[in-house]
Amino acid sequence: MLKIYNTLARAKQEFIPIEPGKARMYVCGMTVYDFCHLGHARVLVVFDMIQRWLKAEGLDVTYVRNITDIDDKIIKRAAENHEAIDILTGRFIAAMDEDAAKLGVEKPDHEPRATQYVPGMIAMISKLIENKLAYVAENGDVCYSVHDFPGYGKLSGKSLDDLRAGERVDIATGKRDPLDFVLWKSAKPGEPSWESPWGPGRPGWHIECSVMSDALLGEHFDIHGGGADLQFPHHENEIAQSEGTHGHQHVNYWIHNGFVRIDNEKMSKSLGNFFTIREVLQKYDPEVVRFFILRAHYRSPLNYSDQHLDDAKGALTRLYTALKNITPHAGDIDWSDSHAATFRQAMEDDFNTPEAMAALFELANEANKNNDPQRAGLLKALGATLGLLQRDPSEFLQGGLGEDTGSSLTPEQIEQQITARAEARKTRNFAESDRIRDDLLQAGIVLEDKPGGETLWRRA
RNA sequence: GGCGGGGUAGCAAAGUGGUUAUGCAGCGGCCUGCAAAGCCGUCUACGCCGGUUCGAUUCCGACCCCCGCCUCCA
Repeated sequence: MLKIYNTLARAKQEFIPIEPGKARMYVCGMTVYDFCHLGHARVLVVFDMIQRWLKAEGLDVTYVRNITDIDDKIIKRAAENHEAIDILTGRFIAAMDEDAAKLGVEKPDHEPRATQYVPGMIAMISKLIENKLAYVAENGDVCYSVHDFPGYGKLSGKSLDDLRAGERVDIATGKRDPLDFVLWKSAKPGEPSWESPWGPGRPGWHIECSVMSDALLGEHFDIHGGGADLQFPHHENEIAQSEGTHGHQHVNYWIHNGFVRIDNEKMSKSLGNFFTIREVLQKYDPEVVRFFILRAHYRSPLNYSDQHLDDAKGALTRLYTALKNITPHAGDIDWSDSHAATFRQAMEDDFNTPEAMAALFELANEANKNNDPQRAGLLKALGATLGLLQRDPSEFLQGGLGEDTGSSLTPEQIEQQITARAEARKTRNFAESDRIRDDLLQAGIVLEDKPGGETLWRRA
């Protein structure tokens, strides 16, 4: 039985699909005006893991991850760069795709872009006005009237009174209530705009998700995900829009992942304390980064540092070493195996990847102990459900430096040294053979002599 | 201020009302020419103070500290 922590209920709940055997999931993706950072990497990897596990549970999954390709920051950045908006967004969408692919993230079934759904947004806003939940403000913006939607605050656990108490300085914009949010923003001269019943303008941020999820998953679907910072106001507003339009439940399960932190602080654009995915991939193998993310529970904070990445690398090396030493037997997962059962139980308990991984290490231990290809095969097959351990072990072990391998020895040079060392060992010239081994170690190469006389190597 | 999450061994990270989490690091041993890898064994825990209980890191209460949301943010 799969249980999911539902933000809406503030509790773990059994997952019961709306349509038996199917799962429809929508995740808030990126606003594409810059490279993705590690926080984005976490969203990409976590929901990829969830999507994979839903499939492993036998569900027919439809996964939608949107792209926000119009908003204030994009307009600003394009102006700074003196480039067209679609050129800018096209560039960063391509970069995101590249980063995601390296992290082993499967393509979602749909990646809708906000600009492709403007007519639908206009239709929904019209409906909200008709339903007396939205109004045209004096400045021409269309705003959502928050206090007219009875359930406002149910996702984030906030009441309108609480929100008012903590209200920031009101920048008068013609809103009837400072808490009201913009559905349609009237265009200033020179800004990109679409024609609408309220004059030229562009959509507010929240409306796109209501409209695109409607179009691709229907008015009522199973799972909606995103970073914890989207809980309020973005997801709260999305509920107000969708339920205000349709008059019934929008989403059954809301899933929010925790933040990536640096020095115990949230990694974010505004704090400027972020690392882009590509920066990190200069130093670390992408699978190490994926492993690092999945090593913590998706709702826990995840502290980033080189030391933690080194640690993750060491752990992943252990698993790959087992797969290198014992050729894994290929086959389907035998869920009756005790380790597989433990793994599954962990995954079914709100996607508890750290506990599931513990089962992987126990499996590696037993495979090593008994030289057991069956166990090694199970290890690899379970790894696949997390998007891990599918490479040739030697490729991982010998390439584990990330992309920045410019200054290190080539495999040919290493093999040459190994041959020279083998000669020395043949004549029992251990001083010379140890010198070669020490030199290689200095260069970050670890040697491993096998019983038959063969010598293997890996990068430290 | 309002609401929410958390404090677990050297580091990271799960979990549990009583029995080894797990990984890295350390220590002892086996193996090895010596190493490496692997295997076996082993040391460092549950923020503080009370309460409930035969027994609490785990439940309850107070306290201290950290983090997040309340504004764009994954």
